[in-house]
Parts: sequence; C-alpha cells; structure tokens
Amino acid sequence: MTLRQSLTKRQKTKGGLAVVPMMQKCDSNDNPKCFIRRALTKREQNVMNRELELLDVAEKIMAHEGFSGLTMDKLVAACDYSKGTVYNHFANKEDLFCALSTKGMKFIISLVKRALKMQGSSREKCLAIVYAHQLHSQMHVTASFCVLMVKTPAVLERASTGRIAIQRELEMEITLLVDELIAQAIEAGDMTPNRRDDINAVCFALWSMSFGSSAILASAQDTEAVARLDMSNALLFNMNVLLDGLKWLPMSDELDYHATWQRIGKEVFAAEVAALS
Amino acid sequence: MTLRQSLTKRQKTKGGLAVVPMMQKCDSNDNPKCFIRRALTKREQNVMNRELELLDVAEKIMAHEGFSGLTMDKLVAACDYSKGTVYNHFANKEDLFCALSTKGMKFIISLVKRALKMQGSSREKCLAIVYAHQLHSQMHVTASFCVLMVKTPAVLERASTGRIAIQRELEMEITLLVDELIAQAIEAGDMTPNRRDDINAVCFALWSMSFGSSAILASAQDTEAVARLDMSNALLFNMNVLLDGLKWLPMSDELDYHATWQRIGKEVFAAEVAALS
DNA sequence: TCAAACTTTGACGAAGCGTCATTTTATGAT
DNA sequence: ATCATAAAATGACGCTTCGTCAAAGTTTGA
Repeated sequence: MTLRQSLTKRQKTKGGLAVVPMMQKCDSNDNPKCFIRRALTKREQNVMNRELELLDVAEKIMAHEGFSGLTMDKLVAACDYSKGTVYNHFANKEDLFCALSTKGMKFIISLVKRALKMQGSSREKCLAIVYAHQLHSQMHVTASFCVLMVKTPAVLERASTGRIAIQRELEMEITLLVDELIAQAIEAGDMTPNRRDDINAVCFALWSMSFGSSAILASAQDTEAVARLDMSNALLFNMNVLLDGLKWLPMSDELDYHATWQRIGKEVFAAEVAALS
Repeated sequence: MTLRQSLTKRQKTKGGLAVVPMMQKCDSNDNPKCFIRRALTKREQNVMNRELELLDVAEKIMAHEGFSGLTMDKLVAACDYSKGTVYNHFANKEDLFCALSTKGMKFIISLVKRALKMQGSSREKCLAIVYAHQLHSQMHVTASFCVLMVKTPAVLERASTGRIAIQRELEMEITLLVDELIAQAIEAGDMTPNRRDDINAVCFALWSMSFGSSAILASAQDTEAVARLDMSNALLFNMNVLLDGLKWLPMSDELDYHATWQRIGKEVFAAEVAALS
C-alpha cells in the first residue's frame, strides 16, 4: 500500500512517465480504481458506488446466463455507462472476475467473523466457519465459482496486480482468523500440536478439506460418487473425521455435532438460511 | 455406451433426422469423433491418431503460453489440418478442454491401477493412490487444471455431451477402484464403518481431501497460508490426519508413513519421479 | 469405373475484446 | 461569473477469436 504514495499529486505526461491523476492508483500500470486509503472525495465516492453497481449487474448476468454468458459487451449494454467507463474500472474481463471474487471473499469474511463469536467450544466454532463457507457457495453459486476461478492461471495471468494483491490480503485475513481460532483451541487444551509448524499444517488441512468438499459438492453434483451421497451431511462428516484425526476435542463420539450443525444454522446464520428458501 | 447403437449403419438426412455416418456418434447432435466400441476401420484409426496428435499440440501450446493462450485458431495454425477438421474433432474450445481433461484422467487411472498393485497394507495403497493424483498434477500442470476446469459451468455448459459422458465414465472408474480398496480394507479389518452408506461417505472424504489439497497446492502457491507451509509434507500430513480420523489401521503413530511415502516414490512410480527432474 | 457417402478446406460473418482520439464534465483560480 | 486546465466518459474502430458452411476432394463398395 505504499506504492507511489510519495509522488506529487499531479504529474505531467512529460518525460514519458505515467500520469498519476488525483485518483491515485495502487499499481503502476494497470489497475484502475484501486484507492490509497485516505478520506475519499465526492468524486471518488461516486466511482466506488458505481463499481458496486457494476458488480451487481455483472452478477445478475452471470446468474442468469451462466459463467461464460458474462461478457464485457453485455455488461456495457446492461449498465448505464459506456465501454470506456467500464474498462476504467476493470482492466479486462479477468479483472472483473477477480473483483467478483473479492466481493465474495468479503462476504465470507463477514460471516466468518460472526461464526467466531458463536457460543461454544473451539471445535464448534471451527464448524461454524466451515458452515459459513458452504453458505456462501450456496447463496452465491456463480460468485463462489469466481473465488475458485481466480486461482487459475487463466485469471492470474491477466487480472490487474492491484486486484490480485487485494485478493491476497483478504486471504491473509481469513488465514489469520483461523490461526487465531487454532491458537485459542491449543490454549484451551482442546488440541495439542507439537511444534509451531503444526499450526500452519492444521490451518492448511482445514482449508483443504473445506474447500475440496464444497468445490466438489457445488460442481460435481451429477458425478456418481457425489450423487449417491447424503449430501446434507457430507460436509459435516468430512469435517468431523478430519477434526477427530486432529484430536480436536471434544471428539465426535462424545458430542452430537449434528445438533451443533443445526444450532449454527439457527443461531448464527438464521437470516442467511432463511434467505436460501 | 448403448446410445444409438441400435440404429442402422447408414441413415439419410431425410425426415429431419440427424445423419449418423459410418463414424457413428455417441451423441445425437454435437459430439464429433466419439466412437462406439467395436473394431475400428483404418479410417477411424487415422482419425483417432490425429486426435491424439491434436491433443499433444494443444498441450504444448498451453504449457508454453498458459491456459488462456490456447485458442482454436492457434491450434489450427500449429497443426497440419484445417479449421474444419479441428472442429470435426472438438465441437468447441470447451470440448477441447474436456478432451484434455479426459486424457489426464486416463493417465491418472493408469497410475492408480499400479498403485493398487503395490505391496503393503490397505492404508498404504490408499496413500499410493493419492500419490498418483499428486504426480499427475505435478507432471502435467496445465492438463491437471483442465480436470479442474471441466467441472466448472463455463465448460459443462458448452462441451459436447458425449465427451462429458466419457468424463463421467472415467470418474466412475476411479470411484469403483477406490470403493474396491475400501471394501478390501473393511474385509481385512483395517477399518470398520457401520453402514453401507459410510463407504460412500469415506470415498467422498478421501476424494475431497486429495482434490482440495492438490488443487490448492497447485494453484495457490503464493498465498500466505500455503507459502509458509512445508509443502513436501502437506499432502501426506492431510491424508494421515484424515485416515486417522477414519481409524484406518495402522494408525499414523504406529507406522512411519513418511517411509511409506518414500517407498511409493521409489517402488511404484520410479519412472515418473525420475521424469520430474 | 462411377455414384454415393463421407471428409477436408478455408473464406466468411458474428461476437467479443480492448484502445484511444475526441467530447463532456468537474475543479479551482482569478 | 468566467475561464483554463485536469480528469472522466464516450463509442467508433481495429483486431482476435469463434464457429459455420458451401464447395471441393477423397474413399468406399457395388
């Protein structure tokens, strides 16, 4: 976030240097509309609102016409702005996907924060986090695909570096939240990993399982191995096996985590669950 | 595979029915070059060889220019055939991706079959299967992305139904292989799930963890949560935790699975490991 | 040897992407 | 209030990519 902050506010094009307009850019050459953190002018406020508006329109198109149905031309046609303006926000199509992913991540983070405030053991909170992830993938099916898609070289190669950086920051934020939970669990004696390294490994294991399960459940519903499954319980089953393997107390034969799962839906994410039906 | 097999060999266009040429199609309207299983004519043999050739060229382009660098026009330019001929093989770009994925799946299956023949306990064989998956994602980075990508709506919406069906068959094949291993483990007393349902659940859990770990390791290498990791052990760690959670004997504190992991690399996949360096 | 069946070809139209010269709007100094 | 200047918005344009199809070429088997 320190990039180019030291430059004078107005610079001429002279000398071949890139113009750095009032609306400063985080990134030297490609990412438009990625603000330095400071008080926003009225103009910048407008720009930000418009960005949200554009993302909404894009999401609607995607929800309606599928992933490949979203094109820049369609987005331009569907909104009240011109092509140039849209491209002022998103450097290219992949950048747009990245922005949609960012929006999704922010949503997930807000859910995760609520999950962590839940009453219960550290293991129950962990389940609540996983529940949050699944909620997102159910509520915003297409957007959750963006989160997936953004990891793909096709996107990483083309999206603006600024947006990729934001994406990474958000990932870091989630990681830190999970790290904290793990630390709490260790402190409370619910789990006892040997070395400092193991916290990282545990965090990665949780992520892998949660991500793997949700991704497959969301995309491969008519695969035999998924179709034959009791899908409502699959995620909980997977997580319980993993958490048992980690010896994260209380073990699943000591406590009925189906009840916990229900409780999470009712107490923590009531509004979201309701919105789903 | 029973689709349209009962139709007479030659049918006229009359009556509005789709032409079903000598080179029969599995699919009524879109998938080209998807053969019914029977002795192949010389012509068909040529066509199949050419398909492999085209896939090779496509893979090379992708390896060189990245995922989005592969376009139909480039493929046409890089091979000795015309656009029409290429489109005779692949209904569209997504169909090509699907074909690349299929090729990858076939490779994985061949590795998995070797993994199952390994000397050792059922749990060790299970690790060998996971090892096979990881090998594929390391040896054919781009192709393994195709396997991922194909699950995405963007591809499913457009790929020919015939190829998607083949894809599903191959998935089924792997599922059956894993099912069999689980059944063996239960019979040998290495694991004791309660009900029939649990076999499905166990299979799904294995798949989720293996897929999730590999996908993240392959794509998100510069994410904080991955970068800080001991990546060479992450997959083994994840699998051991999961298998411990399943109480799949011998537990990881009874047996040094790092040794097993080494052994798999040396004994089962020596050639592939060597090819990687 | 020939007609029918099948394949190959590449020019073409449509659609998508991203750019940039030009026009419009906002800002702030006088 | 006026005007010069900076910034933003516009949309026509050029280029790439996609996928089609009528026509030309090739194979098959009678």
